[in-house]
Amino acid sequence: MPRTEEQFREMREKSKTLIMETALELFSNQGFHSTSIQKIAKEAGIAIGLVYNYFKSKEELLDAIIQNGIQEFVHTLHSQVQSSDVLTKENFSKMLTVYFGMIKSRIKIWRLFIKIGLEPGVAQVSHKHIGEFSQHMNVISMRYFEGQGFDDPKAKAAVLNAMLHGAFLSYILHGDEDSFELMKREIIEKFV
Amino acid sequence: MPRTEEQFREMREKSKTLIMETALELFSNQGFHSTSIQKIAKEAGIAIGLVYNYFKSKEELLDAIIQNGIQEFVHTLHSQVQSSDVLTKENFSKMLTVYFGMIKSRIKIWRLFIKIGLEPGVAQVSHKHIGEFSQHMNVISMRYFEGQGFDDPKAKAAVLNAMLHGAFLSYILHGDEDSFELMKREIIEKFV
Amino acid sequence: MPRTEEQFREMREKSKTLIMETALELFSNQGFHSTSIQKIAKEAGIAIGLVYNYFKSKEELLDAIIQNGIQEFVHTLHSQVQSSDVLTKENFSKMLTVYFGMIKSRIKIWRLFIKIGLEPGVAQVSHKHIGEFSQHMNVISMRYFEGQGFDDPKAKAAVLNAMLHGAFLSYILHGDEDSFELMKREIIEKFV
Amino acid sequence: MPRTEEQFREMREKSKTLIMETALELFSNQGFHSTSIQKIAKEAGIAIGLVYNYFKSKEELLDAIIQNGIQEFVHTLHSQVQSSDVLTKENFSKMLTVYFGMIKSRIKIWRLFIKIGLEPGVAQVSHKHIGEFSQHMNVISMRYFEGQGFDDPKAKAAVLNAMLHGAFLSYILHGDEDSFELMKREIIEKFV
DNA sequence: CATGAATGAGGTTTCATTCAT
DNA sequence: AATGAATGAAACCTCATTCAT
Repeated sequence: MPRTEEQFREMREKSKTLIMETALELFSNQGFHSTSIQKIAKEAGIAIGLVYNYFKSKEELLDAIIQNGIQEFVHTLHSQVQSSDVLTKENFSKMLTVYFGMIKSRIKIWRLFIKIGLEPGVAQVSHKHIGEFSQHMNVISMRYFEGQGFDDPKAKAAVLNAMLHGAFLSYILHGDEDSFELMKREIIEKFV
Repeated sequence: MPRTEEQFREMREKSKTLIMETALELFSNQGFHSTSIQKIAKEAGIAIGLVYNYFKSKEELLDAIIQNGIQEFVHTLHSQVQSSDVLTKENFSKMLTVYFGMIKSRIKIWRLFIKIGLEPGVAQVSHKHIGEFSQHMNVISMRYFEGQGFDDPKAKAAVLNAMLHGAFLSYILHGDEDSFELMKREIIEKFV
Repeated sequence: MPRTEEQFREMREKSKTLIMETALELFSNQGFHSTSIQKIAKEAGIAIGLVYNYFKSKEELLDAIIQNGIQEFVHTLHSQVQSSDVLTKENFSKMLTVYFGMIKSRIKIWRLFIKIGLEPGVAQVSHKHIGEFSQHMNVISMRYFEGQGFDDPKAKAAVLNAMLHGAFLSYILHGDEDSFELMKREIIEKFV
Repeated sequence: MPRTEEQFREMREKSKTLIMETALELFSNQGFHSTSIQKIAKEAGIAIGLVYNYFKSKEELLDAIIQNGIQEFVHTLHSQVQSSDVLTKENFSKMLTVYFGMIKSRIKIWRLFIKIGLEPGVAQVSHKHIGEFSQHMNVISMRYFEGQGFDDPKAKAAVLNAMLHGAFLSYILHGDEDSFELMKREIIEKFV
């Protein structure tokens, strides 16, 4: 008797997740180009061919990981923050807190975001997704500053954006949690 | 009539510089792995072999570029700022201004710094140089904050570092000069 | 209530036929190497493993298709033409007509015959079958020419063979039914 | 001192020719798919990578071989036959003789023509070239039949085409030179 | 000093085949 | 009898590096 459809679905889900998690780990640490499919397969304890059962190419694997990361982030943000057209100070503060929390807890995917963001020629689909996502976050900030009556909301958003990038990049480069927390406080204090 | 030693030296210097500049351009735009020696040679209008006359390997070429960039930066800083054990406010302000100016005028090398900084496994020597340089800049800031009697100079230095990274990363990612200038003003105002 | 032996036999027959027909379609159109087992299974709407329940390997599947085609052809010829050691003019004419008719109605298997015939290194068993079959047809022609008192029957058989090949190949390459019919008339007129 | 441009040109020419000839030999005997680049390189006594110095892909190598074959054929035909808008009987007879001679002396490329002609999905560029060439030959025949006042020149051209294909295919499949010569005589007698 | 043809290890990808259910 | 996830050998292709001139 063959396995049931449900059993097959579970097997697929398990393998796909394993591949994506292993690949994220390696892409994030060693970079996309320095990570061979062979390395991924070995690390995951599977055969090379299995990767290609689930992803048409290495680039598509990367893209799936990036998309998944963005989706997870958006989902968490939505579930934690009361979404409204005009963000209140409390909501914005909450949002920034969640944002910092997500970076800390999912540092691997964020390091990957930055890496891909810096390499326009490679993985163009992923690159586009990250760009759109970054754009989206910027728009939210701007709307908040407008709603709160700040002067020159665009400039404020740009500065906020830069400070977030900075906090994040320092954290990634040096892994210094203290300065990360410092920046979080600085940012919330300054903009809320 | 054979060439003089001086003429040979000049030829060497010219070729070496041409290779390094072309490689920097390509490494910075397309990434280290996506840039083949063939591309560099073609772009520079020289033979592949010539690259190996001056650099033992692709990694060594990268390393030479990085070291050269750091040296140039240090040299400019030294020539523009009165070095002293206790930096004055004016000196520090000047230093930050020079720092921002150098990033803007030499964006390619800085993009490369960040890229390599994010990829610990690759180009280990370059990675080490960048780390040491970053460390060095941090020490200067800390000494300044100490000298000026700021409380918690280490934290201040961390925040400054993060803000510099942020200004810089935003500039690289979005090429937004306005927000770059904004951040410069923010930073100088805040720390001087 | 368990299935009867007869029911099982029918299921097997049905699956086997489905696989062979789907494979013939794809082998004939896209070539043996360009047709993967995955494609065949997908096209037939069955699981990959099922193919291997009936055929030990891809080559054996091809071989079964070829043998089946030859058998079908021989069987039709026998059932339509009065077999006798000395073929009459009428019988030979009938045979050629049937021959042309079979090519037209089963073009897929004939295209496959030609393709395999041209590739000695691959599918050696199939290749051998086709060779023997071709030989067999040649012997029949020769015997006919001998029986009819033609001079140099071997040469005549060779020319007939070439003309048949030509009519057939043109039909396959250009799908031109008109010239196919023309050649049929030419051949029958010339040799009967 | 580097080699002169002329020396380099010769080296390239030699290698390219060697690769194309070796590949033709193998493609023609074993088929395109059954011939790996590794086999070609080994047979030619060169490294795999060298093939890719001259041809972007395996398909492009095939295409170059096909185009080269067609060109050579057209060139020989032109150089041997007085070209004119209305072909005389003598010219046409000469053309057919040259045609048969070329097939015999360059059987490898012709076997390849037929193989590729039968496989529409693969090597589409080559396939197109062969189709156009075949078309071109057909047009020449038709014009001849028109010029000579034959009735139904299109049908005549189709039959001639089929007979040529047949002579050729038999020769390739069975290597029987005698029947090839027979067909040549038959065809010239019938159409001239 | 300078050239670029040649090398081959190592990467990505395909696909015939197996096997647990 | 039937399923399809998993395997891994072998294909195609890239590119850092060498070397004869």
